[in-house]
Amino acid sequence: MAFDIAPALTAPHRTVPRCGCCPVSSCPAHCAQTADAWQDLVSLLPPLRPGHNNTLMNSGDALPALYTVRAGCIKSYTIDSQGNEHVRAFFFPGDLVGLEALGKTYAVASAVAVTHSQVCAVPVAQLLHKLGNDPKLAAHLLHKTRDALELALAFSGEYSADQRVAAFLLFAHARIGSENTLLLPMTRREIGSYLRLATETVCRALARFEQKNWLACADKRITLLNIGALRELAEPIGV
Amino acid sequence: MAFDIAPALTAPHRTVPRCGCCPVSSCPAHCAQTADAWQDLVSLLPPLRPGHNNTLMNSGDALPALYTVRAGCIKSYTIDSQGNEHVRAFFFPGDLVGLEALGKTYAVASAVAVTHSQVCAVPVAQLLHKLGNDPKLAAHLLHKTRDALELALAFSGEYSADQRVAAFLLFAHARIGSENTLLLPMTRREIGSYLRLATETVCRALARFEQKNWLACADKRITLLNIGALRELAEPIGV
DNA sequence: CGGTTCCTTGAGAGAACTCAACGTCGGTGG
DNA sequence: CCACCGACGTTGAGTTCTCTCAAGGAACCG
Repeated sequence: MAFDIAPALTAPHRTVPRCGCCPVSSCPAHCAQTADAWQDLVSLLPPLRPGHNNTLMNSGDALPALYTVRAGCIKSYTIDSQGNEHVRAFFFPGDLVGLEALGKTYAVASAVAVTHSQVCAVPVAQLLHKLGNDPKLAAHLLHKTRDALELALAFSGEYSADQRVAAFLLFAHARIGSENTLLLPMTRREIGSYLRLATETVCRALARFEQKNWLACADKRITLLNIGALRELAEPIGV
Repeated sequence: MAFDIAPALTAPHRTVPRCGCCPVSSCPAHCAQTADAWQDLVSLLPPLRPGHNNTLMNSGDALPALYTVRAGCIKSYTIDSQGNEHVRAFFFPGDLVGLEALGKTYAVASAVAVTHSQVCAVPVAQLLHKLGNDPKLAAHLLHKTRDALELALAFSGEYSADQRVAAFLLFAHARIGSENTLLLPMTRREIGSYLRLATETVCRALARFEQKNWLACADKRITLLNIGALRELAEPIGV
């Protein structure tokens, strides 16, 4: 990701600029085919700080807008009756947050920033209205939803802890990694929740990989040393 | 499901009739809003027999058509490198098979009938083309995909075997059950594969429910005796 | 600095898995 | 008609993988 969020975070945000020339190449607003449609809909929000004080959407609330991620990382999650958080998805630049609730009355999950993030809001009512006139926009949304479905299905399989963690690393590397390093924005607990593993199990999987010299692990900075081995292990998941 | 598949199965199928008045209420062809669009696209296929000789789609192959289920039950699955089948989804009347590959070059999963089934084919190329002119069709497809995504996310959570099985029973009951009985079309092994549980674990969960008098289990015919208790157990999954 | 959260490692517990055996059912063919 | 076969369902016994509980160190922040 060549885009640097730092200037956006430090700059004052008195006005909310239009988001018509998004620097993130995978962002819909950047796409030549859909840029026109999005330009009228999308508005950049002030930088989003991590933590649950600043939720992007709330399970059960009405969902007035979808959100496109320009920079950073967003997670969506549900809270069960015992108060435990279940991470449902991570969203990286170019992803759309809230698709699983599009067209529903209420959001089915909550969402917050994992790290300092920058998102654009897309009003749902206007989006749904525009859908009718803009075939390319409809196709784009359909593809985004389909991709999310495919990812959810891939990770929902029956795999070992090591396979899950390997697949997650490869997935994150493909989205936000460079060459052979990967700076994980989320905590081990959040990874575990997403992969349905205890925090300690994630740690131990990483420790095993490190012992095999498949990677070097310095807190959240992961250096991938043997991507082939990880890929072979994670092959059944195929992310 | 009031629709009876028997006549369709026994009737000769020399011609491939149009599917303009689908008896399945959740089928787009049945829906007044989208019926016109579907009528031109959809064609009824000959009855589908269970078993892997008669696959509806094949992982890696081109996917020329989507399929709407009129009657019966379809499963989609992947085969890992060790030859193990992983069931990804069950499709009941009204469901669309192949959505997770729509717009992709190749199918990412295979699909076969679980029981004798009746499906309609929807040519992908024509569907995608028509999408541009028909906002309601686009919205309909988007909703179907969104529903599939929501279901996948719900079942992908971190839950106990009993919770999974309870949620699955309620899910199946909502789709193909009557009053308080449920005739499961699939085997315990297929349920286990879908829920990421061993066959024996599914059996034991059912045995535990039976012991608590929550249900009576006669092979594939399940009589639900305490839906409230099952629902309370499965609540976190919320299907 | 204290306090908090996160990461890591060890030890024990428990849930689900594997392996095995057996009964049932439906299809097939002698 | 019945013996045989394979697939399915069920139950028991032992194993294993992951979780829970616990503790200590590191990083971060007010």
